[in-house]
Amino acid sequence: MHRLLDLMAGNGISPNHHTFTIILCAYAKGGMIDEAMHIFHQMRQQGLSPDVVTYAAIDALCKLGKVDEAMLKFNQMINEGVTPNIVVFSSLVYGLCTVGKWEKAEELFSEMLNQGIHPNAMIFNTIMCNLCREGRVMKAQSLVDLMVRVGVKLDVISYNSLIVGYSLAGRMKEAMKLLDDMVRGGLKPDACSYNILLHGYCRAGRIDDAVRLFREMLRNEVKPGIVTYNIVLHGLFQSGKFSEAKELYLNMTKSGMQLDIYTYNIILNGLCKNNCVDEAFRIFQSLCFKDFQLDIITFNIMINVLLKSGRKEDVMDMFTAISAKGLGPDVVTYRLMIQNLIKEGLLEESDNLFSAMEKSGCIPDSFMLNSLVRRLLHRGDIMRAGAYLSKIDEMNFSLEAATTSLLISVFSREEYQHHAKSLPEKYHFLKEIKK
DNA sequence: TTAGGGTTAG
Repeated sequence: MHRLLDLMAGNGISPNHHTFTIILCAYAKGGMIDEAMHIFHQMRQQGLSPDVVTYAAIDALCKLGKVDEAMLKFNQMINEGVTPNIVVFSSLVYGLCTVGKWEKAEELFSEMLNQGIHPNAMIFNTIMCNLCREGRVMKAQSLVDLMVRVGVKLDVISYNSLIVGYSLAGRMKEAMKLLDDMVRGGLKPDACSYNILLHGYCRAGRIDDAVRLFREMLRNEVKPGIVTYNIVLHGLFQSGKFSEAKELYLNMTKSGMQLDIYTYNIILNGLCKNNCVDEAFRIFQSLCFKDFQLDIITFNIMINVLLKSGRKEDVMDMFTAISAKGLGPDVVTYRLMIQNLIKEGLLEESDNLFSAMEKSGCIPDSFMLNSLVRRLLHRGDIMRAGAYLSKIDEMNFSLEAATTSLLISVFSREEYQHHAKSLPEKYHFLKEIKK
């Protein structure tokens, strides 16, 4: 796109405000923030004043999670006397909510109201959706009251956001009631509404209710999509309904439906968990043969089951295949591989793989470090466990309950007393706790 | 000129 500008310059055409805006927005939309900023500065150099539209850059920054930078741009905008509109406020509120800066989001929202900008359903939805995802459904519900007070009508997405909140909290009765409320409010629940509820039932282990709702969805002429089928398929496997799950999978295949990576990961995992490793392996190979774009989750599912069934060579092939497919191992892959090395007693190799992981830029998570500490403590390798414990501290993670109780039992055993002293100081108080 | 909701691995 820069070349386009060069081309114009070469032909003696100077880009106007509109040209710059289109290019900037295209960059911003594609997440190419540096390029967008470059256009932003170029506009200024040419004496064109970036207006509200130009601040699509703010939106791009928010989407990338660079909310502080977005706020700087916002303040700069105010200082230059540009009046922000609801789009800018929405972008910032979205950015602030997603990084958990709730107070700042609330402050900005109030500021918007004070400026006499009337909120729309979308900005409410942005806040409610994030609250619900965080499990703060009651706070989201209080926003519904505010919506009613200021005369903003809830739309399908408002309801769906709330349904997410109640479903996540396992409050399926209230979630289902919202479906009725929608209809009463003159809205038609869409496939997403049903998907959220189906997932809620499956998560709660209520597969029969999920299947019932799925039938109701069909009766109400809401067309299920691949996501719907994936949710139900996963639910059937999770609740141990193996033959029903397989039957559904076969029907999906036969009906010519376009299966996606989720479907395959669900079926591979389902087969693996039900001792059908060979069948899973065959499907995996046929996907590779068809050049279907797999993801790291596919590999993790396969590596996990191959490790459990002791197929070491297949594991190594699988690990190598990850990069051959243009992917990279993630924290789960490394954890599985390292756990296995520890299990085999190949401790130096496990250290090496951990270093390789860090070198590759893959950051260990709390789950990984806790489980490595436990495995090492079980083996009586207190020194190595101590090194990972220090990492947990460095990264400000906490010990899981299982890790703490294992530490207590290590301290209580005579033969480990000496080594236990080498653990980080902050854990020495555990010596006082009796098993 | 811009913006919100649903699925998979440990």
